[in-house]
Amino acid sequence: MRRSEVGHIVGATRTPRDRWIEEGLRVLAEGGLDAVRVEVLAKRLGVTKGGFYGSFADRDALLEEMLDAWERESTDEVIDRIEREGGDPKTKIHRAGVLTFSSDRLLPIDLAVRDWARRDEAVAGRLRRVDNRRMALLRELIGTFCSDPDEVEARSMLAFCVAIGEHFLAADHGDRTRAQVLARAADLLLDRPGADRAGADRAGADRAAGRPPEGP
Amino acid sequence: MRRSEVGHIVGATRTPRDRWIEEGLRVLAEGGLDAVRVEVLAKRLGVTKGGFYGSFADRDALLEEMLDAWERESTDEVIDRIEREGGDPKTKIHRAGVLTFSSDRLLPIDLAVRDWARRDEAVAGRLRRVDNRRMALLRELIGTFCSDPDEVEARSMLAFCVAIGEHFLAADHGDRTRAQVLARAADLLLDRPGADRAGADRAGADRAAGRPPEGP
DNA sequence: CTTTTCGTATACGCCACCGTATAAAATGGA
DNA sequence: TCCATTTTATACGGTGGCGTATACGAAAAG
Repeated sequence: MRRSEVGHIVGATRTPRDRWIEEGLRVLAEGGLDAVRVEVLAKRLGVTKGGFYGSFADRDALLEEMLDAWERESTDEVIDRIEREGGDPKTKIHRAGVLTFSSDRLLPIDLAVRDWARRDEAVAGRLRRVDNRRMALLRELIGTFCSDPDEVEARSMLAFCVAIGEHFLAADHGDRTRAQVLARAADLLLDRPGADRAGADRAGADRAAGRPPEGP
Repeated sequence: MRRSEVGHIVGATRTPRDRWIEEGLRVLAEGGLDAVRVEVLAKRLGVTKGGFYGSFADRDALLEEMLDAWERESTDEVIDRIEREGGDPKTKIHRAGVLTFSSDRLLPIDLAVRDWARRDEAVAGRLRRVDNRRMALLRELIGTFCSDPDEVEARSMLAFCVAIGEHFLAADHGDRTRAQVLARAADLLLDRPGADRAGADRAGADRAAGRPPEGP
């Protein structure tokens, strides 16, 4: 049974570690932690589990590496890219939001990890690292137009909670679409200069609300 | 192996349906959907699964009744009690929040159901009913001090998202405690008269600008 | 063209869980 | 007290998942 990669070296017939991890994250996103079964992944990759235990000690080892990959991908890679591409704080924060929460790939993984973290201390620790980096970014933007540090923290928390909570919330909004409500909420959080008021950048809120520009 | 209930009729030695449902919800709260196993519940109840299938057709029937119980308990019972005990809108909303989201019993069930709903349409439907009733309550309060309906909706959404999202968020807040940040966030959402802004109808502009329905 | 190496297929024992069948209590009533 | 109903314990077959052992086969090395 032959299989060949398209890129790179020709003869590679293996199923490298990365494939297992990648497929593991895909299944985690679709079905949650308990759906990640060695034999399920094997079937989806078109092989049997025979080779799995050559690359991983056991299922837990895979889960660990899945978390490594997720953590790297949702912090370092996002942040590196944001820093590299530059721009003003508002642009950066917007790009971070898009890269993380408008991604069909990262978003469902993120949500699954959050549920996982509620029952696993180690996962909770990783999530805390990731969330802290994201919160730092939010504080940075919001601090540019809001001077009270306590209010910056509160607004950052609200923004983060809505970015996540939105996907766990099932309510309707009458005539309005969810996107409209979110846009208005973003206005409240990001464009209202609190006490000192000012012209406010409206487009920024639109972006932060998660328009789908789907970057390069 | 004898066992007797304290309340009600004396001789009852059974393990009534309610016990299975109750224990099922407890396990759901602790370990998520996949932890709800018939034999696990039996062991926790100190019996074997023998009697289970006299009360329920199968595991799915139990899950269904667990959802019934949860739905009833987190809407009707909460709302009845709130209406019965009266008070001004702000008091009501606060009591609703406490009854639902500060309860060691209901909160973890709620979170587990939310994750469940992401993978089961029927559960998502139930959750929508529940969330819509809760949102209605939020609109009612916020509408008492905020006149712009779009802003009422946005604030309600923010309040709800933070009530849920808070429990999925792992970030720290420096010197501050989570409770302090939440209190400040509640101020922003619920205690700020939203000073009837000159800016007028923002959402109208959004709609005119042609926001895509079904947002990100 | 061998030989080594490595991923893989296959088969195995083990355990957890489902749902069924049946027999042994225990209860409530006659 | 004794019977009928209800509830439970126990045993069973089936499925799916884990991790191991072993043999096959294709690539890369000699």
